[in-house]
Amino acid sequence: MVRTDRRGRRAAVPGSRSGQAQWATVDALVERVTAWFAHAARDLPWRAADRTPWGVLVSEVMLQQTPVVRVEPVWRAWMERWPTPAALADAPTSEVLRAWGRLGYPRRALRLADCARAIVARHDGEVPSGEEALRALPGIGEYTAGAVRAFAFGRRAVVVDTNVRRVQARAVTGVALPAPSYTAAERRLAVSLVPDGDEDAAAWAAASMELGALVCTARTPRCDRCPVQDLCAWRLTGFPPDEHAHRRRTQSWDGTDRQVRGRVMAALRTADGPVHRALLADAGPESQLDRCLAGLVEDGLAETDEAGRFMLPA
DNA sequence: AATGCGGGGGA
DNA sequence: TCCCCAGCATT
Repeated sequence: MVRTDRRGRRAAVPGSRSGQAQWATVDALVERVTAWFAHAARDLPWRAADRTPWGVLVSEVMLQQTPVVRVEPVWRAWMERWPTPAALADAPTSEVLRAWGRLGYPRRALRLADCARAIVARHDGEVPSGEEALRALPGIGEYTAGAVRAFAFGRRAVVVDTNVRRVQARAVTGVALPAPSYTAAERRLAVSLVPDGDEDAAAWAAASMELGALVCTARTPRCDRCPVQDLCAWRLTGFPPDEHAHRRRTQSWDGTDRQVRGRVMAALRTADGPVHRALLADAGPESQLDRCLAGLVEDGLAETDEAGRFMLPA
């Protein structure tokens, strides 16, 4: 397996005592995790042999900050209803938001519909495979573009999600958890770990994510079942504790705008028609409710009729 | 670099 | 209860 950085030189791998790259170790890491994936991979519908690039893209957007178990049933229903970008492009926003259900962050659903329309308009209804074309689509950032390239097209891509960040933080850097926010150093390390060929790179992307999801988990890692336990820098140094534990602040939930917005959206999703503001009073205090309603309208998640009632956009 | 943005299930 | 989950867009 060959691996070079952009300048054709060996890139330094943090965590190695000498500061020099330890390519034998990196190659073993990549090869073993990839081999492990071959038998340990979950049987997920968007990985099926008959998968489509559109199905992969839809799954990736749904999986942005939402666990697999909650996405799976919604994805199945969604793909049955809107099997192509063209189908979703024609769907009413209200139906899109209802189908999205309680996955959370409903703005993702709006962007996914916008994405479908952009694919129809710019790419003749076919999901593009190019990095730049993918990144230009609504709701598609660096991670999702790479994931679609790797998983839908089998192309080389740097795919760094929360799982990959944690796996490389432990196995290579030797720390309990990555920093709260994604750093340039992490990205450089991730780039240096990606094998050169399309097939190897795509396999590494899937395998490293899966290892983080099933074995190298945030809460209770199952090191006894880890294929790289003997070369894990975190384990070899005695499992040092999380350095920035003190900075991880549990984001409050009770009483937040997010909670109120969520309640309003839940009410609008289940309502048959326009809803009077008075019927939304349960969602939160008056001034907060007004602010949230205005925000939802601003975001395109809600509309008002001539009587000032609220509803999902047509 | 920091924020805002949902919701739920397991530890 | 707390914590985390296949992030993105905006500032």
